[in-house]
Amino acid sequence: MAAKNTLATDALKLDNQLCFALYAASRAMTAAYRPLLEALGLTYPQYLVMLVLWETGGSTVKDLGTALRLDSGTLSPLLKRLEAAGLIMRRRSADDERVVDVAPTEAGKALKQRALSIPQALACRAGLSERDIAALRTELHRLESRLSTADAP
Amino acid sequence: MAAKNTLATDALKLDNQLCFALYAASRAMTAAYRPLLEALGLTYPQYLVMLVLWETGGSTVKDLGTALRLDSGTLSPLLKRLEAAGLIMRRRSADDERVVDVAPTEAGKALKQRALSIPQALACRAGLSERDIAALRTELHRLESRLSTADAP
DNA sequence: GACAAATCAATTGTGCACAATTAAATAGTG
DNA sequence: CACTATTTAATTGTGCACAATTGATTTGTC
Repeated sequence: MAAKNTLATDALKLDNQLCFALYAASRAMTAAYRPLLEALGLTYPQYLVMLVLWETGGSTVKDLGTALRLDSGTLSPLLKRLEAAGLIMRRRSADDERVVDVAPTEAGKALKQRALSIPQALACRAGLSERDIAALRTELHRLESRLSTADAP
Repeated sequence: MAAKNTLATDALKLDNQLCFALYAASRAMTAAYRPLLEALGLTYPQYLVMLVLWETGGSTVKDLGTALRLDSGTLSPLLKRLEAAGLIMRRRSADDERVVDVAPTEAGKALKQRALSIPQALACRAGLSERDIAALRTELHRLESRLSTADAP
């Protein structure tokens, strides 16, 4: 019984927690991006939005939310700031007035050229090979997927 | 040249980014904890603070910040909320008036018993063995460590 | 065509993160 | 001792995250 309590207590130690390793690594990653993105005038979540828009050429608030796992409560003010910065345009869809289309402006598209070198710079900083990165990325995607599956209530 | 541009463009795709996998997995983890912690009246960062206090029996704002990689700008209001909830006590150290000591109250200590089952519940939800968890945790600690090393300016 | 249900974005409110500044206390140095 | 530099928390301000609500539009069903 004493042994069992010890085991359970060990499981509560901060450095034994996967959740904290994930939380700390994620914040360290964002912090590593910060100086590079600051040069582009972007925050990290804004950068993620621009990644989607560079890839798709244009999207909607809903589809951005699906891609980034963010809701309109987060995206609406963020997109307003990107619009104010002249990087994107927003307007209600003609087809369906509920939908808001989001597209990069010319300035927004042009910014992609200045972002091209960032992934390599970060990979270098992380000290990981292309192979290591791919492996870790796959494992994290699997973990996220498992954690996100809604349990039957 | 076209090939090189394509490679660089591929590196900017959202789902090829380690940073996004990390960001999404971390938020999914926090979301998975939320209903369990809500039952204890804690947010996720508050839970992390309590983990440290359960482990150490008491700490300081500075040492909490070191352990959790958070500064006083984040910790001060968070600790005020934990104090208001009756889970911790804060007071200036007698030895050094700059330092604020933080210790769990009896209610705060008692809460540990209700938290003991959480790590196992999450491990199950993540669908990972003890072994897998330890491996991923180690890799994330290494990644965080590499990302956090300040470059010579 | 009427109307109930569903979809989508925006808003409101709370709680982190983090930069920058402030203020108090201590440590270090001549 | 005087005086500067450092250490420590707290405060202020910005920008996410996310729950809950609101309001407009569309879809589905009769």
